[in-house]
Amino acid sequence: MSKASERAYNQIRALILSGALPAGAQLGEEARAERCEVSRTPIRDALRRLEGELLVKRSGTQRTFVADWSLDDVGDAFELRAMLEGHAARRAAERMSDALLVRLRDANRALGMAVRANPPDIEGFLEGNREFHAIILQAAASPRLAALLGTLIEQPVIWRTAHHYGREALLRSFGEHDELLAAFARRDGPWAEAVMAAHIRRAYHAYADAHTGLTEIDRQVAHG
Amino acid sequence: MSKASERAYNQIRALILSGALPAGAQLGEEARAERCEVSRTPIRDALRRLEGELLVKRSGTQRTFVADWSLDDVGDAFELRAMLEGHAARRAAERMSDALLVRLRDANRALGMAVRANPPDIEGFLEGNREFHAIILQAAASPRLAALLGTLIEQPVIWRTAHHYGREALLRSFGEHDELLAAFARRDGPWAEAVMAAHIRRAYHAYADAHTGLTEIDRQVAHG
DNA sequence: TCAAGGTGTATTGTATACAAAGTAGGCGCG
DNA sequence: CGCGCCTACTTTGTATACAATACACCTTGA
Repeated sequence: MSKASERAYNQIRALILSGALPAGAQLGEEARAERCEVSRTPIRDALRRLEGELLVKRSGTQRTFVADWSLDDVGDAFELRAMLEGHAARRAAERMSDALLVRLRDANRALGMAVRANPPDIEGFLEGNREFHAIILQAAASPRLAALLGTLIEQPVIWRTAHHYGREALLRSFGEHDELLAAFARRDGPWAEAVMAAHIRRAYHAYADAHTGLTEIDRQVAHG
Repeated sequence: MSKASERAYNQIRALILSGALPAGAQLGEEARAERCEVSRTPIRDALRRLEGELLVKRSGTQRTFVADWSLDDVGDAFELRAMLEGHAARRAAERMSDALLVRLRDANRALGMAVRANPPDIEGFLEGNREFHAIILQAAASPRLAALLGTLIEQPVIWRTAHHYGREALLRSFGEHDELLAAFARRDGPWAEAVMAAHIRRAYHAYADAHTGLTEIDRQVAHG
């Protein structure tokens, strides 16, 4: 997507994910346009995209608001992700090329280094993680699956969670990736699927543990 | 979505699904706008929506084309549908209310009448089928799952396939719905999931049998 | 003849003006 | 005092003009 649209999208998205725009807040096109210093046209594009990702919702009369993600919603998203990424892992294992396997190893090596840094390099971890999952999706060779997961992987509050991870949680993620690599090396689809599903579900519970009962506080903090 | 956008969306969509716009054809915004008698703005909205459904694809430079669905692509879509609708059926069974169960029964009764009409009422069958699956999706109570399936259920060539069904194939679909109803009545999630997955997979093979080796001819026919 | 570069045309991106629809607040009537 | 309607204002939808970009074709030089 081109410059203005992309910028508007990224900006609004960041505002939502960071909590600067609280759940339920109305997103007036005009107001956003002024803030972004672009016209309403690219803003509208951006809002449509965000609507597709369920980061914003529309009222019956087409007014747009920041969507609120209850713990249930997040659970739903993780459940779907576990299923779809598990499926992706199985397909990937069945189709894995040596070249992609090498790239996966490299990505996880980088991730491992980020985790072992002192203090742990969270951004490096996230980047390595993103890369790792992206390569798997590529190996799965299903554009449609990629499209579906695209609306799920970049979830709202999720990525922020990693910042609360301790080193041991990061190491566990790293270790699970290693097990995935083993499954891929053997081209064992069911193994890969099971490990991936477990990987995602563990991440969910880490999230849930950190947030249960805290969503209200989170929201208040977001309000500033 | 409002009038002009909606009209543009439906029109372009119909042209693609009917084959009037052949796979690979470029969709110039200007040209479409003239044909639809609206401006480019609603056309752009419509194209974005269709892009989300993978009915159109964009070149690296943002030009839009009618996507071509290979048999593999269709297989992919069915595979994902089987997984996601199976999941939906399980959730639905676990959450089924008596009221929705009644509506499901009614929908399937209507479907059954359409099938037994002479000649079979295909449009009635499709409408009943749509209604049936929609109610299940509603009972599953996962907006995100609904959003994902929304991009899968209204597939290109699929619905046309039903027109080639014989009465016995239609009756089999009807019977599978009945078995789903039994699973829902017992609130047996795994049963519902298994039946639904089988239901979708059978539909896929009916499609594949009808189209294997015929895609090229199909395309030529579409070209007129 | 082929390659590289440039120019004209086609297509998409963005801005802006205006139209339509919706929302809220006040006013009058019962 | 409450209900409903009507008006003023807000917000989104659509059209259109203009800018930026991409593509195809053609020229030119080796």
